[in-house]
Amino acid sequence: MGILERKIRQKENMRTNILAVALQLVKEEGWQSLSIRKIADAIEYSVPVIYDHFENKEAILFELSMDGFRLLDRLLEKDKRKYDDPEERLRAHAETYWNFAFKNPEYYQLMYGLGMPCSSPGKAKPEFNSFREHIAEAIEGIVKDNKSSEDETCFKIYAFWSVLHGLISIVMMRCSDIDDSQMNKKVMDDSVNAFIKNL
Amino acid sequence: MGILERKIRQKENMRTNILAVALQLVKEEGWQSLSIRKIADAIEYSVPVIYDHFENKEAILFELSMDGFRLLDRLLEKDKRKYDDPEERLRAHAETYWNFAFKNPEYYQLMYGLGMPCSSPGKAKPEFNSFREHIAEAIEGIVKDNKSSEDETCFKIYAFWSVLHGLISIVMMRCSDIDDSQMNKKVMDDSVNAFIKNL
DNA sequence: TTACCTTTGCTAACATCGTTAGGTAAAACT
DNA sequence: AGTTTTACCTAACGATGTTAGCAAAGGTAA
Repeated sequence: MGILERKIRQKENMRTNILAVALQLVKEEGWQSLSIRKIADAIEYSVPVIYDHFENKEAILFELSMDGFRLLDRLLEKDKRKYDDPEERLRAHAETYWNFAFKNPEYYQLMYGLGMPCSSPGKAKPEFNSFREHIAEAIEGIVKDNKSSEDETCFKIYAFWSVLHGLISIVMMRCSDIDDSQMNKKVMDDSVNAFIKNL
Repeated sequence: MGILERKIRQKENMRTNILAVALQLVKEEGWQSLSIRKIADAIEYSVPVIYDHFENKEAILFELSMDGFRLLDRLLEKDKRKYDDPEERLRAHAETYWNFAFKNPEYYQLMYGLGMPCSSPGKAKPEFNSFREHIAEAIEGIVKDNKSSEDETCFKIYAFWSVLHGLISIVMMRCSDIDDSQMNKKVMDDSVNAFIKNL
């Protein structure tokens, strides 16, 4: 229906349009039911034009996940500018990560492969470790007075990330029987507190 | 008399055969490439007979995940019989959970939805919370002398589970840059130690 | 103008998927 | 015997990701 009308409304960057539409569809119906044909329908072009801009469906998901990493990274950078004290900054990072996950569950699931195509096990994502690097900086700042070995510090970084990611996963997949999101956040806060106290 | 029983047995055999073959295929080629037709091929029957035993593909995956939960549960029960001291038992549970995940990654991924079809988001699986209940028992045993509130205890249970699940996820998805599985396990041990010390 | 060539977008197909309708022939029952 | 029930199959439907091949449009050069 839209093919003729479309020619009047001009194109503008088709690539970003495809991504925007794909994200929209994912938000509406979940990434599981995202299909090339639906995207084509939504941008009012035929199917093959999508393959002029993306190698395949996985490339679209990949690009979307990169957008997610970039968005998260921007938020973490803001924390960094706001807080000088490493402990405060670490707390802020945790909060930011948590909020990001629940305000953008589609992104989070795509980024960390929580219930989707096996697109995520991507080694070639540099942004992948952005969060780890941010908390690493903060943790090293807290810990630098102690005489922690390099390994110990590295371990702590993963441990911290794990608590957050694990809790988010469990809550997101409704494994938790705690319905109250306030409560869930409190579990997170408690864990962060215990972690910091133990540094 | 025996005829009817034989028929039931045969039907049961077919069902378990389908599940066994499905699991085998999953181990060989991963979740993403499991298909009804491949299963039919492997059991040397035509496609529709599978639908005589399972409502749909998701039901097969669901049943497989239940097998996973049952297997894990058996291992945790063994821990329970072996260790009376709640702290020792909690450590054993953590080790068991960790080993289960890496010895049966297909099961773990299916059970906790780590990179697959969105089949997992808990559909009234009673076995789903088996692990939580086991560690709950141990943690309550450790904590019962303290004057911890019920909420606090509940939080700690989720926190403990989160560390484990989060770390397993991160390692399984290769987000971690630690290659050495010994090292990864040490992160887990450290986290468990820190957690128990803080109880 | 005419002849070419590149771009742009389409239709139509291929192979695979989950799923189901409908048929056949043997087995079981009466 | 005749009737029903079981066991199983072929063939299809609709949806998927992906690609081959064509047609028109626009620019360039003679």
